[in-house]
Amino acid sequence: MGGRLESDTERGETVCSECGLVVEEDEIDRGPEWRAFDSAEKDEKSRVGAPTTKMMHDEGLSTNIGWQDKDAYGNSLSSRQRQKMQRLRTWNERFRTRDSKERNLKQALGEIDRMASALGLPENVRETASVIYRRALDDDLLPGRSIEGVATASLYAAARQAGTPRSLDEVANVSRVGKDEIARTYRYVARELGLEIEPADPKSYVPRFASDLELSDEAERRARQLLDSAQEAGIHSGKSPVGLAAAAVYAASLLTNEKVTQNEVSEVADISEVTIRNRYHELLEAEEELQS
DNA sequence: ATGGTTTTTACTGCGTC
DNA sequence: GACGCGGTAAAAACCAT
Repeated sequence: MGGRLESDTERGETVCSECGLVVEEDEIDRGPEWRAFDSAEKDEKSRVGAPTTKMMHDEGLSTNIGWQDKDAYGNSLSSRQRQKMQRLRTWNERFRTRDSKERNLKQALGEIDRMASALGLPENVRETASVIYRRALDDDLLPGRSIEGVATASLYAAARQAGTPRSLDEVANVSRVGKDEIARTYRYVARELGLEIEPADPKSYVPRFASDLELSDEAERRARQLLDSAQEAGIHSGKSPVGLAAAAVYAASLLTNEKVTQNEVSEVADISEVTIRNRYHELLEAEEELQS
C-alpha cells in the first residue's frame, strides 16, 4: 500500500488511502434535506443520502498502540515496561470504545427524537425507544447494522409496545432507511432482546384514525365494538391490523350517520379502498352472526 | 426458490348530486 | 360530468416453508 491520496468523489473528500486521513472534505454537502413543502416532496427528500457514519466514529484517526513490544528504535522492552504498555493498551481500548458508544448513542437518540416528533409520538414512547436502543447497543447488536436502522426499529417497537403503533410505512416515511431494512432490523432486535411483540391490536389504531377524521366518541366506540365482534368470529388471522381498523372506522361512521368517504379513510389509514371494502363487509357479517 | 394468501392497482358500471 | 361506491381481474407484496 502506497498511501496515495485518493479523491472519493461520492463523498466529496480527498483521503489518504492508507491511513484514512481526510485532507479535504465537504466539498459537497451531502447531508439530508430536511425541509419539505408538501408530502410528495417529503417522500423524495427524506431519503437523500446515506447516513454519514463510517465504521469507526473517528474514521480511524484515534490513537493506536502497536502490539510489538519495541521502542521507537526497534529495541525490545524490559518486562516492566512491557507490563506498562499492556496496561496502556487496555485502557486506550476502553476509552475508545466507550466514547465511540457515546457518540453512537447521541446520534441515535437525536434521530429517534426527530422521527418521533414527525410521527407525533409522545414523550414516553421516545423514552422507551431510547431504552431499547441502549440495550441493543450494550448487547453488541449494532455491528453490521446502521445506526439509523436500529434507531428506527427501536422507535417502531416502542410505539407498538406503548399501544400507539405506527405502521411500517409510516415509520419508513420519516426514516432515512427503507422499510425492508427496518423490518429486518426490528425482527432481529426484537428476537435478540426478547421483546414481547404481540401482533398489533387493530383497536389501537382506532383513536388516531377517528380523531383525524373528526368523528364522534360514539363512532369510535362503535368501531371498537365492531372489532371485538370480529375477534370473536375469528376474522383476525393474517389480515393487516391497519386494514381492519380502517374498515371498522368506516363502518362505524356509517352506523352513526357521520358519513366519511372510503377515500378519506384510506388516506388517513394509508390503506387501499378495496381493502376497506372487503374488510368492512366481513365486519358487518360477523356482527350480524353474533346477534343470532 | 416456491406456493399460498393478502393487498394493491386499474378498470368498469351504477346511482346521485 | 364528477363523485362515491361496489365488484373484478391481474399484478405485486408478503409469509412460511
